Amino acid sequence: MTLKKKRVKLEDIARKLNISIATVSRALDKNPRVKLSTREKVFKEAKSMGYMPNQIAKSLSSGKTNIIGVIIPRYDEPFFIEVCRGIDRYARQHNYKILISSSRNSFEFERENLISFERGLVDGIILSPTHETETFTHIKSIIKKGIPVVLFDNIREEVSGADHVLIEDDKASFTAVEFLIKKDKKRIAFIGGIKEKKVFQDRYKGYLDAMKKYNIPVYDELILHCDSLDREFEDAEIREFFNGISITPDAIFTCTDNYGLLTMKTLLKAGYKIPEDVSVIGFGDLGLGEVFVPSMTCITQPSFEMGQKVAELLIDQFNEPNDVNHRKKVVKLKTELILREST
Amino acid sequence: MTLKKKRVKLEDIARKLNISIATVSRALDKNPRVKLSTREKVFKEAKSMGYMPNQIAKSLSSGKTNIIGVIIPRYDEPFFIEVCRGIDRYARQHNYKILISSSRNSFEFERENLISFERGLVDGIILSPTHETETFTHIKSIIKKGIPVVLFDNIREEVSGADHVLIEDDKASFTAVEFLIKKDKKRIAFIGGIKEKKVFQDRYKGYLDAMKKYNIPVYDELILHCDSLDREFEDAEIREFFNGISITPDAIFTCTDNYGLLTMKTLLKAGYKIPEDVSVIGFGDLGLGEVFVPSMTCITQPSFEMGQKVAELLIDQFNEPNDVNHRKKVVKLKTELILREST
DNA sequence: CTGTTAGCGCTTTCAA
DNA sequence: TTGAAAGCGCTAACAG
Repeated sequence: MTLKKKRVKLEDIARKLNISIATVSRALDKNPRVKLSTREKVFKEAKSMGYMPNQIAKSLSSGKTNIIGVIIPRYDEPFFIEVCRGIDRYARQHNYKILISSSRNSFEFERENLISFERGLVDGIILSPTHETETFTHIKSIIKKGIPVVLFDNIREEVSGADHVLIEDDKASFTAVEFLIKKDKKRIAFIGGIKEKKVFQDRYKGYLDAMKKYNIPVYDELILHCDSLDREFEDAEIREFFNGISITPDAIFTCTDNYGLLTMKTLLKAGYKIPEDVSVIGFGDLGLGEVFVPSMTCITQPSFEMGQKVAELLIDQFNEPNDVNHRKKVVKLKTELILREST
Repeated sequence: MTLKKKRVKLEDIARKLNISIATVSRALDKNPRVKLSTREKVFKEAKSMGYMPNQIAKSLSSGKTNIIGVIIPRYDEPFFIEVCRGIDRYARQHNYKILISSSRNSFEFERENLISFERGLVDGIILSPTHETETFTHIKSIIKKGIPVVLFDNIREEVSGADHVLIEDDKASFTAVEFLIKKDKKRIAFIGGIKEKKVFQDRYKGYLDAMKKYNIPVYDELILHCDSLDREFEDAEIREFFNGISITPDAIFTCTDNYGLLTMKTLLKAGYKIPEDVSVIGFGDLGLGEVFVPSMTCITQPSFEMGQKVAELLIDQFNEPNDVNHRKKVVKLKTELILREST
């Protein structure tokens, strides 16, 4: 029968070795002020007793948890997962763990998550605002308390005191649309996401800019801003869109991979040939576009790198003098247009 | 200029109100032993001073962190993300947070992660073993220390003291293959994953069982166990497989969605018609199969529910008397065959 | 080089 | 109904 044994703690080692707790602590820290022979004794004993430091006690007394809180709008979006992977990779290399929360596309949840992180569990926070997030007082209040914050992706407003990482959304879509125009496309449709999101606004802007620059007529009918926040409704929304238009586009620029794929699916089922009848471009390049037949031309987004960059900025803040108020770095990452079969 | 103000703590409230820390603590806990008027005073003051409880201090003194550690083999696998979503959902409803680590398909990382969780940061652990995991002493040792553990998905061996959640892998693939057989398919290929993984062994078994039951010849040539642990190599592996076979299959059962999609892609590019020339079935049903043209027939796996179940079992353990040794629940979740265009 | 001691912020007996 | 005080396990300043 196994009794749930009490955990071994510093005190146990100290008593066993007839030395003080402080010495044990220092020895395990490899503090040079401890005699080597003592250190060795301590390590040996610690090992043989199965000592495991108590992270919580450490955190309480040191004031550091070595945990980074991450708040993303949703889990089931490969982009966010990739960013989290990047964060995690960089964080681990610097001895941090990450605690991920989803705000489920809701401003209220975002606030709640932030508040729960304010309870001292994390050393700093990485956040990607939801489309609902219009005010930033919740974030500013966190910053004012001296908790480092880095924002990424969907940034509507500069938040003084927080670093930002984003991609060049407008330029990326400009490039994509310009490419279509140079392929002599004349009726270029645009399928974007929910209007409230800054990233989608920027991608729309890039589209309009390109159309304007080359004097291509923009047909309102060929513009769709999807409202769906849930994958399962996107399909229907896109199908309806194509049902409702009277002009047949010869190219379609879409603002996510999923929109692009659903567009291709709808068109293929309707009997169109891609790219012969119509070209399609997606945005994100998170795996699926390459598998689809035909494979999809895409804007690539350096998602993993974005995560790494975000983590780097945060960890830098940890080590900075706390000039809490005037710090503010904005990093814009480059994108690329990957040509595949759909154009 | 904003000085990084010190956090408000119980003591501050107590002093302000001229009462003891204990009373403040109890009041905030809504302990009925505190006079209502006192409680109200305390709440009011706490709010006005912007008090936030310190989670770390709470944890140290209560011995509970309300954090669940989750270890998965990889992040970039929709199945695991779905499970994590399920865990997260259930956990949050019960006031737990989750801390996710990836073992990156490595036994060593799995062990390291486990050890780091042993440092008191989490109240319990949920783990899905890697394909490399052959011995379970690292897990058993955790259990022996009294830390609740629940395993899911890829379980090779019953670990005494840990609950298990899995799906009926063999039955699922049996059903799928049987379905193909009843559609009069004679040359049914099998594309599985890395042989070391129990789930793939079971899916292979289901295939063999069905073939045997109906006396369908099994051609070794039509069997592939993919080795790739990384998405980017799977494509090449599957293409090579089809290049190398001399018998043309009339149906293909694959053990993941991705294998299924890559198979369809390869076949379509080679000029085959699906399902006229050949049927394809995938496994997992995590979104993409529905978008592909033709849409893919799949085994559905209740991933989200699996996560919820796993979390439920763990949280149940928290509340159980600690008969550490003899607990062991095994839950097997049902699957379903979803018919789509590829068969 | 080592020990003593005072916290870290909160919970929880025990006493009043 | 409230308070005093011990303690959760560890760190770090100070003393020796």
